Amino acid sequence: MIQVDTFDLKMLAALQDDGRLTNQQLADLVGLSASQCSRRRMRLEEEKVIAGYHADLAGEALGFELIAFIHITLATHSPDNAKKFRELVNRVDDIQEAYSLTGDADYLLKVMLRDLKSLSAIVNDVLMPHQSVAHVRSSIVLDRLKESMKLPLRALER
Amino acid sequence: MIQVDTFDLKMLAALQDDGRLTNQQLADLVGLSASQCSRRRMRLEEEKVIAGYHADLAGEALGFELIAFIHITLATHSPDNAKKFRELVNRVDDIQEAYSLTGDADYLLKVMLRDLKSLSAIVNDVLMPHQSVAHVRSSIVLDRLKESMKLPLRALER
DNA sequence: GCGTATTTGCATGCACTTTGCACACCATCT
DNA sequence: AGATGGTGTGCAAAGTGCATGCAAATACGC
Repeated sequence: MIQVDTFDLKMLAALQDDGRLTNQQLADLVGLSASQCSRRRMRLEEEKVIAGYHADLAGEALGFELIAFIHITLATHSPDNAKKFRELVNRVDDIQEAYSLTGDADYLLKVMLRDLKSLSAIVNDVLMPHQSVAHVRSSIVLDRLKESMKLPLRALER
Repeated sequence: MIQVDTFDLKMLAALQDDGRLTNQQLADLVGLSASQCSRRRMRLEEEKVIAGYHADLAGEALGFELIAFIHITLATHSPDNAKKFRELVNRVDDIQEAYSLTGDADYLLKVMLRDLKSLSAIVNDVLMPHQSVAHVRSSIVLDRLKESMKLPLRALER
């Protein structure tokens, strides 16, 4: 685990909020000079504490109005099935996130789609017929209470 | 839904990948001049197609090694309970994402934590005792197969 | 076709970034 | 104490990127 001091934490928190902050703005926020922020930011990028910067697009504005979570149970727990399923997940780019889980479902997928027809297509035409998949249960998101995309860095402060 | 042409889509895709691209880099990627990219980017920001830019922090590097999904069922479906639960979710900043869902669980939470003890604390000390909550089921993430954070913009082309 | 509106590239002044450099601070060893 | 090396800092200057005005080019309506 990498050495990160209070200045770094402040910078990380600020950049989590606004990934395009200039070094000068950062400097004003954390109380260092711009050059120092530049250097520290480079260090954090190089050490991969900052994995990258991404524009956050408004899905609704672009017509992606439907988010759904899909719980998947595999047919059998053979390595072969797991591998095939992984390939499926990576091939379908409507699948935004995929996790393997403890508990009664094997995998949890998050998909972002334009309409119910697309969800139906994914579930009935792509997932259900796939040989590795035994069981599919999908839930549609009714409301997004919270979607912070931010780590609770406050937990790291001392 | 907002008017977005091919240039915009290319820019959005590029900025999804790297939110700190300069206008000049953007220009080279999409085939416009830098000034034009600047103007278009400003437009996309103003029209909230670009909701923001965020640094993507490496959770593991900072000690957040545990991701879990928590399914919640509310005690009763009163508006009062829903409101109380919302407040709870917003207060606890270990809860990164929260959705209300169709299907057999009412809510799905995503938490990012430092260890199992923290998960236990959230589940047993915060969620379970809360008056609005009837049932809690948590699943730990074993593997992250995919975590793209990117919209499949290709669906919008042509 | 002709006029209007929009989009484009270029040029420019301004702001931001990055680098070298000198200095301050701290720990360690003699 | 004093010397030594490492790290972190601000400042200044040179390089780089950004935003805006402007004129040319393109698209659009009638």
